[in-house]
Amino acid sequence: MGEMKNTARPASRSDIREENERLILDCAERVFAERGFGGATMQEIADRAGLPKANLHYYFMSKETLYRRVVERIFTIWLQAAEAFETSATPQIALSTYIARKMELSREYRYGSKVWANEVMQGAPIIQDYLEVTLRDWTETRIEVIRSWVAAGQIRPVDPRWLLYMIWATTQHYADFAHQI
Amino acid sequence: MGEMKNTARPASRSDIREENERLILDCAERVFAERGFGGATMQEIADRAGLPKANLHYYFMSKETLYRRVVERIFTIWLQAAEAFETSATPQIALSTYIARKMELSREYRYGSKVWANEVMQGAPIIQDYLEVTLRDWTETRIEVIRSWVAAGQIRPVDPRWLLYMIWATTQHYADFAHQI
DNA sequence: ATCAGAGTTGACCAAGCAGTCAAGATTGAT
DNA sequence: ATCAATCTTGACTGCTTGGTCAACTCTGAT
Repeated sequence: MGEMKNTARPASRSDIREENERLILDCAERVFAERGFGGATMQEIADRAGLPKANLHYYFMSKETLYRRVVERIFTIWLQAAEAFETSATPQIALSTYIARKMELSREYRYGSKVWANEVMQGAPIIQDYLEVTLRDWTETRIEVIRSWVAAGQIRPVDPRWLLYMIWATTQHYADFAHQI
Repeated sequence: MGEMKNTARPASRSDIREENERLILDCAERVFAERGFGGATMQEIADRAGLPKANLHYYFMSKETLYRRVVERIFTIWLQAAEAFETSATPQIALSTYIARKMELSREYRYGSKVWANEVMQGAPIIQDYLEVTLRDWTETRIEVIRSWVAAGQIRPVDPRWLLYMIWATTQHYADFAHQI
């Protein structure tokens, strides 16, 4: 009933997959955030999406696959915030826009942020491999930029790694501990 | 074999309970930290303690009971770090000793710290009630102290709540993200 | 020596879990 | 109209889980 000018309609056949995957990912993100990987159940995710459980397994092979997709999604959004490092003229601008953007994202993708923080806190037991490649490359690039700033005398000499973690930790908290703060 | 001058021996009958409870709590703390509440299993805790699972249930009624005891234990240790607020002469000393002590504890009780952070991050689903009484009282007292400092012109005027959370968040991170940092 | 109460434990159970499957519904292309 | 591919779903399975229980051992007091 009422399928006319509504925003989200069935859409052309090929879109149905994309649409359902997004719905499932959204719900999964919330459930994983609230219950952790071990505590989350496929049934609860299915219920929240209003789909039968078997349907989840049609789109995602396993619980772990679904979890990985959730983490990878939030992670790529994360990375986009780091573009400031390349596009900014000065370190001051780069850092402040990066921090601002990241905090914005932490609020916007509150649940994803939780899932991510959780995973990292427990030593990234599930996405270890993914991290070791992608994150290391990313970090190395960033470190090079910071190092060049130091060399050019644009900022005080600090351990680039330390600076990055410091920024990351601070911004992260605004999202993670929202409940308390 | 070899039960003589070893450090930890069976001990007098009444100590056996205390000793086993501590052993179980220690192991539970690690497992809960590594797997989360949902992901942890009584079996793994039992294995790590070298006891049959049924024995855990002799000392702790349920998984939830055990979890609560773990959280409450780390929490009371946490609170002790805050004594600095009462015993210190000036705000500067109070804050710096508090921070120092808390970071020390974060390192010492690394696993408990993780469990605690996890619980809080997920909105304290299990220990809500406990928090609402104990933590609120604690926070209120601390806020009063900070407020009196502001009134006496000893520190710049800040929202006491904000200052507390800021300190808490910062120290917390050193423990939580040890894996990355 | 004996005995009550604390501590120990293997075997067991019902519930809930991730994952499977085969039968059916829907749809776009012909 | 028909047909193949995509999508949907209730019913199922094998396994793991938290929790129970009754039989057992151990120990300190009498």
